[in-house]
Amino acid sequence: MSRPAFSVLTDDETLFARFRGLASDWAVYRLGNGKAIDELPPHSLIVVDTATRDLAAIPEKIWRASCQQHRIVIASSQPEDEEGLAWLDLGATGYCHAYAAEATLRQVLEVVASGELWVGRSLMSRLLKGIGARRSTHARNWAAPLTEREREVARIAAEGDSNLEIAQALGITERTVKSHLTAVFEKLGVNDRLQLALKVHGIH
Amino acid sequence: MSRPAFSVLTDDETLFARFRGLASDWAVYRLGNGKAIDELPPHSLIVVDTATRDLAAIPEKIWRASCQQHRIVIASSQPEDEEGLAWLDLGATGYCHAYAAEATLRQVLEVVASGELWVGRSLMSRLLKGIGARRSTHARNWAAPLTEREREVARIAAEGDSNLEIAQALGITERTVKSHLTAVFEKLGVNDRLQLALKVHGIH
DNA sequence: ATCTATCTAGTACCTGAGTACGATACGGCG
DNA sequence: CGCCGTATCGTACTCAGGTACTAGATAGAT
Repeated sequence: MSRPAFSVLTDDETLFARFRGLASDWAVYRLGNGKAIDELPPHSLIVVDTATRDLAAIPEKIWRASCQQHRIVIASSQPEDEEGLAWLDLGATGYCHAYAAEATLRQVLEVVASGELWVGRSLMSRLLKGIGARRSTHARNWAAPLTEREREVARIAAEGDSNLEIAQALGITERTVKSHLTAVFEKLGVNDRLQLALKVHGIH
Repeated sequence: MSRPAFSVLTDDETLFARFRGLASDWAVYRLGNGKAIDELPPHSLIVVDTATRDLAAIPEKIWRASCQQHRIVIASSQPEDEEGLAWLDLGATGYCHAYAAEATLRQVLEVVASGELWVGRSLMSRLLKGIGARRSTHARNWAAPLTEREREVARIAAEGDSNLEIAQALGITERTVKSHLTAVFEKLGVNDRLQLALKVHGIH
């Protein structure tokens, strides 16, 4: 697998050595002391130690921009859900304990490098508690009265595709798509594809 | 690393072979056809294919119990955020695309086996949006290039109302509503009110 | 063997949505 | 003052979306 550039922003020599050790097949750079984030090639993988001095001085705007351009993992020596939320909301791709087990950290890097987000168990269940509860029952029910084919059509329609696009995607006629959608509207008690979309996405 | 027992519940031979292939150093079992979940040793790692027949027949209570006892990864051939939320809320430890790249699936298994939760990017950002909605930039950014009146019209249209309903709600003509919407579509780069709704509600 | 559900599709029709190409009015600004 | 952005509305057109009515094929169930 080709590795992206990997950098660490920290004041802590021990921590830096740690990351360099567990990412031995990466090219690891040390940030700070002149070497700035905006000098890095785009799509870099960056670990940021929250204990770094003057971190708070960096304005939010810079963070958002950097998070767009790179994959930033926040490593905190005292992880806390609220702090993690704030970082992830800012666009960070990961939030973990800076002194987690090496195997875990390596996993974090692998996952993040592959384009996914990494969120620890504690924070994760926190997220689920917040949003999942209210929506879950309703969420699995919208498709309940539908047949398998109707579900497929409904899903695609709810993404904003036209009847013709759905037809081509499923290899059937536009007319057949209309048939299925009419059945879907009837069964779900909606009038058109927009209301269908709102229902599918759990908004109404 | 010691591997937990690993089982797959699916009707699909191809899918089973796939999982067995990518977990060659695990002992992989095939569920269904008599072999039931409750016969497995505790703390097993189980992948459940949502396309499995009669899956909907299994009551919610059984799922919750199984999720407590084991680590259950839901593999959907048509992943959908709402469905994923429902499963995770039920206690599943992972939700992924059944036909994702092998490297990804292997990663999923590694992460889950190590005790963490695995949630895909799309679902993850959805979760974050739910929590950080009030502070989310995206949530208020869609309206940035619009005038005040256009914002109003767009908001109502995104709720599923017709042009006539919008007109009556705002005390203007249907024609005027169309004017505003045309401007909105142009500014936001969408083709119709459905795509507008998806953008407004932060789905696309 | 019959019945039912599902998926498929044809023709015809109506309407809302979106666009094209205008117009009028009002307020701020150089 | 003229210029420009904003809000309002008119007519007319095209077209995708949705409906009505129909019907063949297949598979499963009783």
